[in-house]
Amino acid sequence: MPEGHTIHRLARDLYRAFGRRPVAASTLQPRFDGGAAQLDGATLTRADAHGKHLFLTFRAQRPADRCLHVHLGLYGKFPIATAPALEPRGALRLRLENEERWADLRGPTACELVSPVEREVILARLGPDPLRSDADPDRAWARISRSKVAIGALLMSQDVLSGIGNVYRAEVLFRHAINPYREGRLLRRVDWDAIWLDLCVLLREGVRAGRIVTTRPADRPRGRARREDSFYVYRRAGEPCRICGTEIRTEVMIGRNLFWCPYCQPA
DNA sequence: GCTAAATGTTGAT
DNA sequence: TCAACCTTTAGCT
Repeated sequence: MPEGHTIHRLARDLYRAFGRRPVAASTLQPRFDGGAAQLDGATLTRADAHGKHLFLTFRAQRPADRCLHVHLGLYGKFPIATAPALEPRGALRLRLENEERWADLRGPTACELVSPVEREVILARLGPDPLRSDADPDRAWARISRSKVAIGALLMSQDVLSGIGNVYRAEVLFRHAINPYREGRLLRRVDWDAIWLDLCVLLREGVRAGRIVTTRPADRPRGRARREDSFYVYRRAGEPCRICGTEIRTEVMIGRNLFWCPYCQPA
């Protein structure tokens, strides 16, 4: 289940597994029959991620290059495995396969072939992505610094900045002692600069590790690393804050469960 | 075995 | 604000 780091890692891994040579494509879902047929036998020439959106560019024999747009949504998966492939089964949206590897896409919000123009329309909606070298954090600041919307909601808005989801939103606000309900326009520039820099570091570490870890080593219990020690506040409602011991609070903000420490992140 | 919730987005009300 | 999309898993019985 994906925030931006998952998609960037997926783009990298798909290109390593399938890039630069023909790939077999198939589906068990009639709605994607046409799409899979167009990709079958094509060569993957590019895989890139913008926020939570994945674009796979294929060079086909005819009539022109095809671009596959994938968004995993909340529970989409696209795991890559080593041959031999298992029998295709269930709600399989797309299988990519070559001699060595196979990957099954299941449960995505989006899986569609798009034209260059359609791709640009999608990209135009997205704010800067901390994982991209071409990202301009000033674009996000221009929106945030004028907004009466809570920073906890702004961080989740993919048109303000892209790639951040519910875990990174909660965790980065904790790391900077920012109350999630503070209006964007009341944020200080130095706070935004620090948040952006931190997101760049955290997301890059997420790509490397393949999972989200936001706690500093000194703030984790000693001993063997456990998944539940990876976060300061996410999904820790009612548990004691790792820094001050205050009970972590939770409330729904823009339809998602928000978590924060009322002492470390005062209003 | 069943239910609810989950790192997300869109479109209708 | 809510349902829908669609799959997996954690936490119950």
